[in-house]
Amino acid sequence: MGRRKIEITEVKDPNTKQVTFSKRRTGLFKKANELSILCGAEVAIVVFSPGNKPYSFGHPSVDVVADKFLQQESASDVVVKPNVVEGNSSANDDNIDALNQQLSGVQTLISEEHKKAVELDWRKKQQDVTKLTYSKQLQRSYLRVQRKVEDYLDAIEVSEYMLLLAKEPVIGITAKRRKN
Amino acid sequence: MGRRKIEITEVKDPNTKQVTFSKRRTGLFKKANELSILCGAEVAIVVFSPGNKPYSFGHPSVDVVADKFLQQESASDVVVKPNVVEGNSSANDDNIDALNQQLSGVQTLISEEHKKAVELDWRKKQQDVTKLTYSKQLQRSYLRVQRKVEDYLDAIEVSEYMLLLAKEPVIGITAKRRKN
DNA sequence: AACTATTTATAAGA
DNA sequence: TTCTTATAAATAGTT
Repeated sequence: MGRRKIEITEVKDPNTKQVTFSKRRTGLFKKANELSILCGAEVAIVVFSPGNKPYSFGHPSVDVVADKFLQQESASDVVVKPNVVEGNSSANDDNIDALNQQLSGVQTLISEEHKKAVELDWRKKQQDVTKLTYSKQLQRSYLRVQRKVEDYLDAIEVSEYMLLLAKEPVIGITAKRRKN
Repeated sequence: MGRRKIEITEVKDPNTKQVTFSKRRTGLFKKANELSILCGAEVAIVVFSPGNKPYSFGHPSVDVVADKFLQQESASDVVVKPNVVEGNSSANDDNIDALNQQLSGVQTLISEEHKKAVELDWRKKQQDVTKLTYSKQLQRSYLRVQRKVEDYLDAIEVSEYMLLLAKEPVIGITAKRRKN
């Protein structure tokens, strides 16, 4: 769409690349804005320039749309839903066991991810990972944790959960709760 | 860019709206793809259609770009960075105290958010919040926790952290570690 | 899903 | 960076 047709392949000249980025980013955001208005659609865009500067567009906001999307992503993960039966105390105990088992899984994941993060931090100090790689991996690590925690919360029913709460603190449960 | 010029205002007819969405979403993603190739830029787009169906484009992936963006957002929050001094054991203790204090803050936040989540879950049961509101709030709650944990990790230096690790488990530290 | 008259985006140049 | 403009590309209305 210019004086001549161009091939869609990386622009070599850094100056031209920057100009192209600037123009096309503007165009992209304009299109996104039109889409959101014309169709009442929710849109979020995040772009990092060649110089790694972040730009974003969001309607109604990047956070709202991103959260909604990530939420749906995590919802597709497999979660064991305890089958709650009310007013039956032995079934109740089973539910609590199931919840604790799941919480235990969450804690295991947290520990594992934490170890990875520490190792990564160490490697960062040894200069063999870039700052960027480090950030990405750390971030991804905690995203996994967050999702697991969400899945856990989604899986519980509040009445059973209240019971659980009454017996032990939410954070720092020692391990899986044992019967008797 | 069509047979006639249109005003950028919500399309009334649902049929036309759906067609417009479909065409323009395709165009938007094509532009995003070109931008990422031409400029080597990282791009993430999430769109929800009028019928609330999610569509996404990502280079290298939605998650990577979104994570990087959220990471930078959270980095703008205030974090107390312990001032690490190497080879000084009493200064070291102070650092460990600072870290524990910060971890304690993280745990407090987790507890608070967890309480909110439980309360929300309860209200969901009482039918006075929609499933959507519930999901969003829960998600946002854990996003806050995630960021706080990231900030905490960003703030530590691995050598001091290793020391801390040796003394207490990463997860389930009882509270702030006391001097003496 | 295709077509095509038009509008819009943009590559190159100033 | 900003503007200009020739040209390529997207798309609104139509079939």
